[in-house]
Amino acid sequence: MVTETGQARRPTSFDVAKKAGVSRATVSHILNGQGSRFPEETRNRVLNAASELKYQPSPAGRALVTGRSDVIVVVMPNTTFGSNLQDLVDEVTRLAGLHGLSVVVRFAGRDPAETLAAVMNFRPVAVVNFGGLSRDDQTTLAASGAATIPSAARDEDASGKDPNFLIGQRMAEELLRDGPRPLVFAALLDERTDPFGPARYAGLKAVTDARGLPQPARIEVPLDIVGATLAVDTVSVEGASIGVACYNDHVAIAVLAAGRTLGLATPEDLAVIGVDATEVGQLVSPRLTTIALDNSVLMRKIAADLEAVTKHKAPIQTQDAGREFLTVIQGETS
Amino acid sequence: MVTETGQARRPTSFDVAKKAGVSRATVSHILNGQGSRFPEETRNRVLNAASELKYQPSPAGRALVTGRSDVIVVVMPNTTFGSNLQDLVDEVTRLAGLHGLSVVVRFAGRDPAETLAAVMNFRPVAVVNFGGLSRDDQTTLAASGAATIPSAARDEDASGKDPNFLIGQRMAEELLRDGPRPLVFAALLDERTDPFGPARYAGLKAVTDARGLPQPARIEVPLDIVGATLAVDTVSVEGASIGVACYNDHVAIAVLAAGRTLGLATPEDLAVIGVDATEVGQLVSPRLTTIALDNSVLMRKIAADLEAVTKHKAPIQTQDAGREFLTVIQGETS
DNA sequence: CCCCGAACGTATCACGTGTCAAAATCTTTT
DNA sequence: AAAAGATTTTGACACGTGATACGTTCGGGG
Repeated sequence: MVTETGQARRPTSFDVAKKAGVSRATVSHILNGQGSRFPEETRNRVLNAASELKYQPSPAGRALVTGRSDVIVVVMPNTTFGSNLQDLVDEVTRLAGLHGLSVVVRFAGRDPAETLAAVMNFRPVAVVNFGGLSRDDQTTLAASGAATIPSAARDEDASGKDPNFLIGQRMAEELLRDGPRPLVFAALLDERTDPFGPARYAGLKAVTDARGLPQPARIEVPLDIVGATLAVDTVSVEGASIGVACYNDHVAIAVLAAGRTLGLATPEDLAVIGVDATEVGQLVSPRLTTIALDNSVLMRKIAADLEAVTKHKAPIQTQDAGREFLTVIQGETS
Repeated sequence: MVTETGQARRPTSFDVAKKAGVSRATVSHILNGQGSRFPEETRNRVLNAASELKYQPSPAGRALVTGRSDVIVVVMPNTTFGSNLQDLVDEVTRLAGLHGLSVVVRFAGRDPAETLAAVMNFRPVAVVNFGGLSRDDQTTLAASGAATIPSAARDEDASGKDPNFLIGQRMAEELLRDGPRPLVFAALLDERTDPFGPARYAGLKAVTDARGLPQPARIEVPLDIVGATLAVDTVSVEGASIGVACYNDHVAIAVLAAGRTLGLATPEDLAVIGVDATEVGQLVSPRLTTIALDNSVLMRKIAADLEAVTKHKAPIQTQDAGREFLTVIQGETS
């Protein structure tokens, strides 16, 4: 029953076995690392046959028998996707490739349950969570056999602090550098759909509390001039100066635009700080003061976790304990 | 051989069959639309059993037997990923969900062959190409049974023109609105890795040719102030005015920043136009003149193609023939 | 009464793989 | 030379599904 029409059938492990003159089981063993038990001569025969046939194991076949697909799902918040996260994804893809894994990117949609279901449907070997999966989701995932990476970096780093809390703290310190002033937290979105906002706000608040200042206000700043102006107008006080800690650089740019419209001088009346150190933020005038996040630390953590997961070992303790993962880029807006 | 430890086994179609008191084959038939042959009573019994057990067919099992996974791969250029594309991906995800398909996002990496291999490895039912897959890649994909979507929108729309060519034309027309001036095309990247650049440049050139102007220069503008200034300095002429058509809004912002550094007045000495109508572009000062792309047209095309693919019918001819898919947003930079 | 077709349901194969237990072969020891 | 051990190889099963082709039942027409 040969199908004359249509695309050529991909070679299977059976084809490799036939060409190498061994059984399919032998091929499978050798191609999956258990090959040390075989004499070099046999191993080479199989390896050569496989590469000559350009044999690629069927993902479906593997997934069916192992109950797990060779896939890593990267879950991203559907908030602005800066080049920051882009680079991170590229790097994860590269790393995963080293372990023979494919990477799938999934944006966390409006419905968290749907996102979780979609992720679980892939039966991934691991899930890289850049935001969008709650802690509950992670335990559900763990129960289904998929490790969440970075193992806890989004919740607490080596020093036991949530990185986003630290970001909030640093933003507050920077905004209060030249003396006390009321602080405002400028979010982009509804709090429920913002994975990082609450922790950052907490960081801000920790600083104002410590210094006996009133607790920061919170506004939602849409990325258009009219909406942003309205939002900023809510918190700007006649003749007084305020410091606005923004969700990211884009929000900061919106706040600055609003300030221009409202005739506020920067940084005197309106000090602004962003997060992400976007390229655009350094190209606008005035140049943005912003927080640069050191992805390399996070990336090393991810790499280590990934290594651990694929090797079925416990996550390695990273050595980045005291390392600063965030830097203030001093612009002209604070 | 019951595994006491570990997660609960997911229900299989066999479990559904048992609960409904029928055979597994019946379940398969009814759950795959071939159920019209069965009396309503049986059908309901199976359907209820399936929903009570929260039965989800195993993707691996399906993929193995059908030779195709219920997946749509969205290939994105690894250039800046604006909210533009983000929305598009969200919409594709929603649409695919309606057909019971999952969406996988893949960024086109440095190595096109590797990207293609990764995409083919998923054996997707269709591939949505937002840039990064060459025409050759598409035919390879087609040979493997995966349709490329939008079927030809990236190459020619209903009027037979490449959209990117049209974008180039419009940019030129806008920049030459107030009289002739030398034009420059500001790319972000190396031309080989830029999926849209060449066609846009061709659009520019078509206009300058038609008007008897010198052909546009081409510069690569990195997104930092020093690099951008160097690049712009290359093409700025003492006392004369130039018009710069940019790859996207971010590049336009970089060109503007360079112009400020070089002491060029905008739009008199340096007119700039971007593409994408980014939110940030409308928040900076001066407000960017830019080209807004109407995703709804592209999206309808994708939706139609998707429908066609899942229904195994030929792509429907969309009715958007004469519709403008791009709009100039008049800012303060041209 | 017999046969037939329609209606309904199911046994069975095929997909490609990983792995266990057992078989086959080779090597060493008694 | 036979037994015991070590090394190398393989047969066979399981994974969960879609679909083809085949059975079974039942009512009715010849």
